[in-house]
Amino acid sequence: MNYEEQWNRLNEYQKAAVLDESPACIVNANVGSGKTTVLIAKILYLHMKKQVSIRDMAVLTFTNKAAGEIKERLLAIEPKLTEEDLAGFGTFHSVAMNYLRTRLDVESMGWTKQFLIIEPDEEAELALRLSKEQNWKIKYKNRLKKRLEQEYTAFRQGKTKSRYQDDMFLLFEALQEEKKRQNKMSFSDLIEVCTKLLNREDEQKESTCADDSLPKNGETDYGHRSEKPEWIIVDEVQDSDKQQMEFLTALKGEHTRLFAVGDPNQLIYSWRGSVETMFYSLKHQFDAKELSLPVNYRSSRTILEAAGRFLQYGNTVAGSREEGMPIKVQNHYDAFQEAQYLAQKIKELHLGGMEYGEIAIFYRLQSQSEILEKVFEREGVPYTVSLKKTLREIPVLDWFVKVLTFACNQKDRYAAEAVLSHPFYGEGMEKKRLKSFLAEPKEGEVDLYDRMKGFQEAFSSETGKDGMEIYSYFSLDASLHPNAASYEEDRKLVLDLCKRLVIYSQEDQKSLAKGTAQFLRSSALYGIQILKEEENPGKDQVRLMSLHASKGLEFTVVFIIGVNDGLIPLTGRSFEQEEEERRLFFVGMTRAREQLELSYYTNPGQPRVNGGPGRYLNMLPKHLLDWEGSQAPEEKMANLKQLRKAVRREQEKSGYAQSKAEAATESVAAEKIAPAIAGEELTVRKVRHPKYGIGILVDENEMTAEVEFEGYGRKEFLKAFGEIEMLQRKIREKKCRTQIFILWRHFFY
DNA sequence: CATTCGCCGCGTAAA
DNA sequence: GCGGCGAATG
Repeated sequence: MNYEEQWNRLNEYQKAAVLDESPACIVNANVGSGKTTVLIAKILYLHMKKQVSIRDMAVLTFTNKAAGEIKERLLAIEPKLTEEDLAGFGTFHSVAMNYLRTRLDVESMGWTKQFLIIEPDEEAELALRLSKEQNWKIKYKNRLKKRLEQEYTAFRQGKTKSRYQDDMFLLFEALQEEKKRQNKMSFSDLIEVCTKLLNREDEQKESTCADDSLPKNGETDYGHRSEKPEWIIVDEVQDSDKQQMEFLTALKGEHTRLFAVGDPNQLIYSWRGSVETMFYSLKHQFDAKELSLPVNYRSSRTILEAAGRFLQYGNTVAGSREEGMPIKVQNHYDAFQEAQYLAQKIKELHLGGMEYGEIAIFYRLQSQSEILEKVFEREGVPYTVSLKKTLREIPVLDWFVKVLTFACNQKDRYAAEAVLSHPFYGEGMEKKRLKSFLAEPKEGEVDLYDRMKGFQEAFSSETGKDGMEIYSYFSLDASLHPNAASYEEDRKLVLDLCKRLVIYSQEDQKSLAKGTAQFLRSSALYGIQILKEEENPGKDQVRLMSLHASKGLEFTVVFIIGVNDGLIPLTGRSFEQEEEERRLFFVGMTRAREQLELSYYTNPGQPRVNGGPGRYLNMLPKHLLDWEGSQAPEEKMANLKQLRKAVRREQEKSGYAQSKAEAATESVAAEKIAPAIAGEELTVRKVRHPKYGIGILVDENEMTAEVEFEGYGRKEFLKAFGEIEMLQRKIREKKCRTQIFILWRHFFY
């Protein structure tokens, strides 16, 4: 498709965004409104119609996948573009890296242009080593990686003490020095150093201009000089954190135009640092013009209307499609029963002509995928799980790497201890015996220990075949427990790593002993991406993923499983977290084009998860749902209780004529269902909502209020939102008569 | 060195 | 609402 064709397909909002040339512009892009299309059209427009060089653009994304997509679509139209032309296109990190490697004075900060990247696992390991060398007190070493990430921001901002009262901040300084010595930069170093150097350049330029009164475009050579881009274009801006925001500010020159696209309703990563108010602070900092892309092209009107219940109050998404099918709400006894149901249902869909790749299942926790995987495997439903694990996170490999570490470096007693004392893969020795053994290791006592000691010698000349020889050398079957459930998978993982060792050694023409030692020292170890299942994007497979991972994707049929309180939403500790859960559910629902099915368990079988339909299901408009029995039994009970109260009161006070039969049935029901309410005083609280009008408060707790509105049914609100106004006046019996009839009608409808 | 008490966080994940 | 870690006790 050429540029003109693409242009003609845009709607008026999209065209406005493409044409906008304000100094700063922020586009509020609704879900499914063609955000990426606009971004690409904008780049093409600037390039082809405005003669802006591709090299003068910085196009920033959060993931490599998004960056790749943009580059790919650009190359399809402009195949002549080289990698150098596209140096400004990429993730924040890769663009910062390119600036550091080509245009900035990194030497002044202690690195050289050939710096390498240090990955979080390797950095944590390095930190651990340093803290041992210096005898520093570091708490919670088992979550050191997380601590490094979390507390690094505080360190950069000049804080000097950790909240855990240990030597973390001494360690940070030593770590920075050590990274410079090794000429390595961490992910956050890339952005931090780049930001600092860009800012420093601006200062130098200013002072030079002032001293020599140079004309604005005076050509002066500072040795290192980076021209600011003409345009900065940012994707998914709602996900930026403070550091990325500072980078943006530093990268933006006086005449740089900024174009940022994002959706505040899809903010689901505030827990990893993105600033919740980013969208708005950006608008104010750069005095940005605000545009919007309101029209959703993806989902059916039913899906859109239901999902709309989870938008921040006041936001709306305009649909462009037909009504579509109702949203199915399905109850299952537990996750196992559900997995079997899904396997069956998906097979039926496939028989009906649906590709497996058009179907996705979303869940809140990674652990929920396991049961689906097992059942789908058995039932022959092809699937992929989108889950990348690092080596460290796979227990057997973490343990095996320690085996190799000690095998290559016998001074590392820490590694030997970890290997032998591992609760599952270790030797199962008593603590005392292990200690005395490690103090004076004797040959012939612990076989694995002897094997590790002999590794270097045994493989000093061998180049290796397929990795099996390493596996048998260590007699790993003894450690991996062939009868254990994890055995098959563990064995496969270990053999795979052994094979990589062989390949690595062969490539470097080294013996296995030397190759392994070098492999452990190199960052190759951390570079390995271990996929739980081989990802075959081309293959026709059902996609299983977390709600988070679903962002940015779309499918014809979507199942969101486990809409139970405590799972969706996950019980958070704050209102902000609850809001984020709502947005997460919104993101998940809006991935579906045609069909959406939501499920809940009667018996979730997990602590802190309630059985029965979650409150998010009750927030959905009933007329959009295909819910067996239309209401959950619990809800019927609650309704009935309220009704009993109201009706009884009415009858007593006003002498409302009622048939004896009716009265009899009702009193029986009342005795059975809610004997305690008989003598209760009736008070009805009214509530006002800007959209639904006046309603009756049905139920409330500290956080939420449930309200019944005529014509809309029941809605649940977070009190913290302030969307609903509690009318203080308590209404006595006579006045509430109308409302009682409304309640009555709704219940029997 | 063994026990006990109190605190932290659990889960989601990109570079 | 529990499990793991670390500091404090004898």
